[in-house]
Amino acid sequence: MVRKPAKSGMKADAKVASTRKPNMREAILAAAEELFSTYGFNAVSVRDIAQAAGANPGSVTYHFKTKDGLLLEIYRRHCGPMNRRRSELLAAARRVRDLQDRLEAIVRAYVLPAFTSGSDLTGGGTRFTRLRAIMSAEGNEVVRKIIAQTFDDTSHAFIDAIHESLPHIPRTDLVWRGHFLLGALYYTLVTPERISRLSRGSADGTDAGHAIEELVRATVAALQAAPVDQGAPAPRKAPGVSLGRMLT
Amino acid sequence: MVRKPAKSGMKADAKVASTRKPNMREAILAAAEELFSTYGFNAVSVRDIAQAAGANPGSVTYHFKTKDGLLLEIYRRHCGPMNRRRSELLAAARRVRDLQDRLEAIVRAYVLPAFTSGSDLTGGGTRFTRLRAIMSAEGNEVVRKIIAQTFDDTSHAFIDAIHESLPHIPRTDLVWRGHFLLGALYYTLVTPERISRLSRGSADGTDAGHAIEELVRATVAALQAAPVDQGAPAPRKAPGVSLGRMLT
DNA sequence: TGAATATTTGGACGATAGTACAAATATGGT
DNA sequence: ACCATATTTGTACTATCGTCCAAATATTCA
Repeated sequence: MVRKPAKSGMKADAKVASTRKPNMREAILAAAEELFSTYGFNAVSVRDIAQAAGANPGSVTYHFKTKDGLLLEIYRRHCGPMNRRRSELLAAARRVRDLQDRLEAIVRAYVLPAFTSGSDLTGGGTRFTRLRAIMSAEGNEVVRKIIAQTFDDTSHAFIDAIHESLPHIPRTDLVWRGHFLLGALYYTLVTPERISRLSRGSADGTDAGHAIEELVRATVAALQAAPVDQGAPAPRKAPGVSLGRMLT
Repeated sequence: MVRKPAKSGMKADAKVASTRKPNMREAILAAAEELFSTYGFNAVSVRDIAQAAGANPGSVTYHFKTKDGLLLEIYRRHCGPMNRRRSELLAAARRVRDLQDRLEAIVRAYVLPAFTSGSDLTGGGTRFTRLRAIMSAEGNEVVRKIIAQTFDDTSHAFIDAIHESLPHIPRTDLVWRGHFLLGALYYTLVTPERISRLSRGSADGTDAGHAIEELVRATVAALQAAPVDQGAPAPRKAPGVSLGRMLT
């Protein structure tokens, strides 16, 4: 990480300029979370984190042993609350009578905790989700295990709930579409400025509330679409340009 | 990058083991493309690339001057053919009479070139698209300019074409949904094994043909969904769990 | 062929990476 | 106040990074 021209004359820390350092461990965690979720794991050095937290590089080693350990602790910190909140919202959504409303509630229960945090509300949710997005792209090995252990259960629970609302759609299609939802969610958090650019200013990609509504609306419609029956050939007349499966 | 136990005894290259080195520049480009699209830009060193190409690290500097220059050249190599192909398919799609079929053809014209390459067909398309996905997550500065210059025109052309097929949907919603498509596309290429895992083996995330069909089906449905009118409050009765905009 | 050019090689440079460790300092219980 | 413990500091180590460069080698064309 190179950024920051760094005005000379400052005392070399700055940070939030509130109380000095009531808990350095927390400051390091917060700084690491912010930097990792912005520039990725590989692009940020331990020294970058220490400086942003107003700490000494050695302190990072003391509290978290390794850089991987620091990342691991960030995940531990967030996974619990986020999945607990998701379970609560999912349970509430399951109790909705109307089938259409229930489906929407389920999707909302999946999306919402990704934008809001259990503990601190100041963008903590989007920050951690953005981190997860970047980590999945970088293919970090430390994270891959946590993902499979912590998130797959939740994903299965949601897919099952959706399948209950849409019994006529094969589970396979629902897996694909749920996957698309997560991809869309991640991409929106990683490059929100693209929304603003392409809409020529008439939309704000960083508006979490709007993003949620768009995500929910699009996903519910996608989930309800007719399934893609894999075995059978094109059932209707040639759909416009005919370039069906010409690869792999 | 650390990977590879590296069997001792080999001559330190291996590579594809076809003809020796007819064009080292191409070999370096191919190796860089493969490594970048797998591990990301930051995690791969120039030495990694040189070794994978059976070249000397100095050769990389000679041909591409800097590591950024190498990345730039990869983009230059692919952007032209891919966008040309997209334009062709889009033009063909626009000529489809039936409105429903036309919409599907347009979406297909957007998705298909991301999976197939103009020049070499051996996964070249998915490899470059996966690279773009990772680069957008890593927030690489060199790439950001190319994106805005090269891809925004194409994106606008597709959004406009979609808007013609769906005049009653505000452009803003179509921007969001097109954005979701790209995110879903990227995420599918970056973590295809998640599809296989969650579907418990009944689906293969690396099956490009299937992925395209699922993407097209889901996206067409999402595009056709009723717009999210931002100003107005919830039009229907409380949609299940009532947690509308409680953030930002 | 021979000279001009293009490419490859191997080694080196300074910068920065993650981590370790002993000394210095802050903290809390008695 | 004192001591045991927890934390912070400064520094140092080794490894690897991107890039550079002169010498060696391959290629091309008059």
